[in-house]
Amino acid sequence: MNRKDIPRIIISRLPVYLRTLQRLQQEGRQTISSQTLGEILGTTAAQIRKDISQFGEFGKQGTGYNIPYLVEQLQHILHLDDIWDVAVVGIGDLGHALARYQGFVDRGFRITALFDNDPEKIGRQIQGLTIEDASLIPSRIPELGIKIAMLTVPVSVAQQTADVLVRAGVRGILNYAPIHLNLPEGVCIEHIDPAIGLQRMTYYIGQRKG
Amino acid sequence: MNRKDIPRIIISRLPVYLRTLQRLQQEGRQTISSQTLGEILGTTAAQIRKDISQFGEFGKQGTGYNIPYLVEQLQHILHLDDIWDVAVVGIGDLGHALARYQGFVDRGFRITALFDNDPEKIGRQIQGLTIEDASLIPSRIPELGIKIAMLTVPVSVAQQTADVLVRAGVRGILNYAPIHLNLPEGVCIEHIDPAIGLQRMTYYIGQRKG
DNA sequence: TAGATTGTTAATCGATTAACAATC
DNA sequence: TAGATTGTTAATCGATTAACAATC
Repeated sequence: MNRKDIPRIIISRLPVYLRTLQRLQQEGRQTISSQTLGEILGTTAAQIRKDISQFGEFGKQGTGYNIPYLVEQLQHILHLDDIWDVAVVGIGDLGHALARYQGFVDRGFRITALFDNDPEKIGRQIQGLTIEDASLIPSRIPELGIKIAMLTVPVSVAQQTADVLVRAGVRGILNYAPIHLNLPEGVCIEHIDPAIGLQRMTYYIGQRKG
Repeated sequence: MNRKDIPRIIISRLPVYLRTLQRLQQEGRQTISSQTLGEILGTTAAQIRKDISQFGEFGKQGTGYNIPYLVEQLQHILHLDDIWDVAVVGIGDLGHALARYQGFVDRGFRITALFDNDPEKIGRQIQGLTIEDASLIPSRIPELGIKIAMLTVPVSVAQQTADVLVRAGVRGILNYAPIHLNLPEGVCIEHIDPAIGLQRMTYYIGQRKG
């Protein structure tokens, strides 16, 4: 099971499956077929089976997939067995909202460090966590063993801040700054930009009238 | 130029091109080749040329693309000639942060309505905009001619709120609730979920040691 | 002109889908 | 057993890439 062999697009769908399966599990459901899961997710049964089968035989003919078991397997595949520590860098409105968000723990993440360079903000607390000076990133990130950061700084300093984070040992960055970051190979990057999402829709919605 | 003919994946890349071109334009740059743009974006020159050529001949052999002209063309293709009015539904921390965010106007959007169902929040102001009762969505959305909404409500009410929005005339929803929404054909939907982004990276980062 | 770069074609590569034997 | 559903194969479909004539 060489991880290199599995297409990136399949990996990108696994968290979506996991999210839905966890919800179904919380609702007390025990099993689900690829057919039904496909209907819930707006995708095809064949694709779900193909995706899951890359990692083993987790289903059972006639009954489908056992939900708690598949959740466990997906969590293991995605390395979510343990909770990951995450830093938030840039405590503006958005960084603040992320720091206060309660929904990460159930998904495998815990925010354990906050950084900003504004003296007004440094030392303040959010959810019991103290905002630290961004200049301490090079020492604090390795100290805390943090491998993942959410980047919510202005565009003007996003690339350089990302570089600092990578040098400090960060291996994955969830980038909220509306700019493409160029990072060394081996560093994972995901971009979140609401305006991009909106612009992907306006093409189809059309101008005023559609 | 039947819009149906253009692959969705190409459309999804145009806003990313536009974002970078607008930044280069602000920096005063006049022209760019597909080669250079590809390097900035971490993609290939061939793909950029192929994508752009779906809509016309916007480049010039020997010199590349005129940036202001290409920006204008992309804006037109994506129906960003005029500013779109957008509603934010659910004014928690995240909705609040979106309402205060200054970066939308330059990208073609303006937040013109805020909704929540919490009596504590209704009537309060953010950036000069009053939070309105969510029960008024069916009348206010058509009144204001709003076609796009950002949905930042809890998972438990996300689907039903989306249904209400669609019935009120919304044609595109940027969904921040961590659940897949099932909507009628013709309604655009984009999902933003930071935990999904993080989980797409942990597969590659590996457990503790990589 | 010489060099650079586009738009496009054809070839390659990769992803999705349909179908079905296996089997719970 | 009969019905349901998986995992997988082969066929189809679609996207990316390489290459180059056209041309600025």
